[in-house]
Parts: sequence; C-alpha cells; structure tokens
Amino acid sequence: MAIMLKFALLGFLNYSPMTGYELEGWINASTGNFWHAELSQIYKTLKQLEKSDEVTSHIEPQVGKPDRRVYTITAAGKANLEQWLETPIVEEVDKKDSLLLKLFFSSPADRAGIIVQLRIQLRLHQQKLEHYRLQTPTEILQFANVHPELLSNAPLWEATRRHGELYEAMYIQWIEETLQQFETPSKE
Amino acid sequence: MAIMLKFALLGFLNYSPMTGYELEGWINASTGNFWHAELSQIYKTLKQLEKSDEVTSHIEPQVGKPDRRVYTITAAGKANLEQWLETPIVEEVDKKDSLLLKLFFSSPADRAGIIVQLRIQLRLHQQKLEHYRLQTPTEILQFANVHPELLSNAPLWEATRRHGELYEAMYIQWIEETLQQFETPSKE
DNA sequence: TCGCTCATGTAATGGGTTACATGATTCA
DNA sequence: TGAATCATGTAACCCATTACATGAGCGA
Repeated sequence: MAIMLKFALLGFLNYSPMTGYELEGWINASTGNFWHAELSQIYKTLKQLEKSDEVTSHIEPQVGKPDRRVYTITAAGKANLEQWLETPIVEEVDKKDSLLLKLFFSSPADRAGIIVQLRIQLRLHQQKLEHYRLQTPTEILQFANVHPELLSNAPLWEATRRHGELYEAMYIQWIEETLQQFETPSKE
Repeated sequence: MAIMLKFALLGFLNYSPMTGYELEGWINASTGNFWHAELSQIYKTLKQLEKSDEVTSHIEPQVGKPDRRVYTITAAGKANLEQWLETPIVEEVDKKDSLLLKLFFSSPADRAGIIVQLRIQLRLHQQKLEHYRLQTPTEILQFANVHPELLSNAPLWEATRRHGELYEAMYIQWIEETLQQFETPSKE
C-alpha cells in the first residue's frame, strides 16, 4: 500500500521543478481529493527522495522572502515513477471511513443523535459535490494553462474529477436514504 | 482523525468479552469494509487500552490450544465509547485512493496500460459488489444470531452494507465510463 | 504431509499528524 | 493592526505494516 506520497511528489516534479511549498499547493488543489499531505510530511519525503537520488535540490536566494529550495527530478526518479505507473494495482484499494464506523456502533436507541450526524455530513458532501461540479473544472484549465505541454493529460485529470463527482453524489444518495429510514418511525 | 481502531475494539468488546484473535475475526467480517486492522496492531492497541483502564484482561487456559487472553470493557471504556459515539464528525471524512493517483499521473500516451489497470479494478469491484449483495446480508444475520440482544442494531449494520453496495456500483459505473472514453479513439 | 485454524506476541521500519519555531511582505 | 501568504524546517508522537517467532490440532 505504502509510499504513495513519494510518487505524487515525483509526478509533479516530473512536470516541472518546484519547492516543497509549491508542491503542497498543487497537491491540495488537484490530487488532494484522493491523496493529500501535510507540509511537514512533504519536506520529510523530499529529503528521503534526495537521499535515494530520485531528486536533487538547489537553493534560489530571494529578497524579502525566504530562500527557495527547488527540487528537480533525476533520471532515476523518472525511471522509478514510470515503473510505478506501469505496475497495475491488483489488490483492492482500501477504504477507511470513520463515519461508517461510528454509525455501525451507534446506539439504535439514539435516533436523534444519528440524524444529527447524518445531516452534518449531508451538508459537507453537498458542498464537496458543488466544488467538483463548479470549481474543479476551472482548476483543471488553470493547471493546463501553467503547463500547456500537459494539455493531453487533461482527460486523465477530468476522469479523477468525475470520480469525485460520482462519489459525492453516491454519498448524498446514501445519506438521504439512511436519513429517511431513521426519520420515519419504524412500525414496530 | 486518529485513534479509530481503539473505538472499533471498544465497540465490539461492548457487545461481549473476547480475545484479540476473535476481535480480528469480527472486524474483518463486518467493519472490515470501512475499517480494517492487522492482528499485530490489534494486540498493540489492546495493550494500550488496558494501560488506560478502558479494558481489563484475564487468561483462560485451554488444552491443546494456546491459552486465550480475554478482554472485557470497563465502565471507563464504555463511557469513552459513548462519548465518542455522541460527538459528531464535523470535518470531511478523508479519502485516499491510489488508483486515482496512478491514473492522474499516467502518461496519456499509454492508453493500453490505462485500460489494463481499469479492467483489473473493474473485476475487483464487481466481486466486491456481489459480496455486498449476496454474502454480507447473511453475515449480518449470523452476527445477530450470535448476539440476539443486538437485533435492534441490524438496521445500522444494514446501512453500512448499503453504503458498500452503492459505493461499488458507483465505482463500476465510473470505470465503465472511463474505459469507454479511453477505448474509443479520440476524434482529434 | 501440507496447509489451515487457533492463539499469542515482538521488533523494525515506515508513514502521517500536530505542535513548535522563525520572520518578512502584503492587503484589508 | 491583524491575518494571510511565502518559505523553511524540527521534534514528538501516533498509527500501521511486514517480518519474525512459536506451536498444537485437524482435515484433505
């Protein structure tokens, strides 16, 4: 399962050299919906990647702002990235969802509490759905504007966006179904 | 986000006392679809829970088999579980999906490779969907048979099963859509 | 006889989050 | 004046995976 962030970083650095800080920006604006990371973890992972010669770095001094440490992918890094991309995932991608865990163990007597929890989630997922429908497409265009040589990647990005859209719509449907079940008093 | 396994263990121990080994069985048969764990992690977490007085344990000697260490939830453990159950999740439940990450960074030129990956996942998700539709309902009944006093929990378990079903159906739809897009040669 | 189930764990390593620490510029 | 952005990182801690270690009984 492990070592995913590594490949996210290599993937972006394969587009163009950048700093850890910038990587966080790209990650949280694009892959963030299915792979996110904290800055501290990004810096740590970049260090490892430098140790294993998959990236190199150099300092760019700046005035009025902190110096930038710019990372560049190496040939070895590119090779590892390619190889990872070509290797199919044969296991199931595992899912963790703490809401379901909580629901599973909830007291069936506490109907009101369950409904509150579901309503909160409903709103969150509705917002997310809207984001996928309205904001993300323009984000994708901006991304392609910054790196016009990557325009052919847009269908892949669009596929991941579409996944998010379907996921949120499914989640909303499930919450509405479940709410209905718990809101209408049972006949027993 | 953290410390979920703890509550999964407390949740099951709240049903009845059992060993770490048995807990793994229940987890991987029921909550496994949205919260799974390795045995070694379960043993470790049980130790922590004992140190914080949320569970107690005693040894039951056996003949021909290794002795069993049976864990029992304490009043403090129950209180913590209740409190966790009552606290709503206000952030978004975060998603990590390595398939999407791989797809995002795939080379759009490698259409064949992308199709292979998607087809493999398609089969996995179809199997999972079948499992949710056919096997899981009987598992839920068995569960309720072992602990008939928990029959009223069945609707909650059913809700988590239904989530799995919708999730897999959504995933399959997305793969089929995406496959179609990459299988039919683009018009450009 | 081979592998599975029952049953316990330890050790090493890796991955991830939260808190801490610093500090200038810019915009409201 | 206060918050956000840019920009770097360390330290402590927690969570999770993989490999290792042991060993009897049972069914194919």
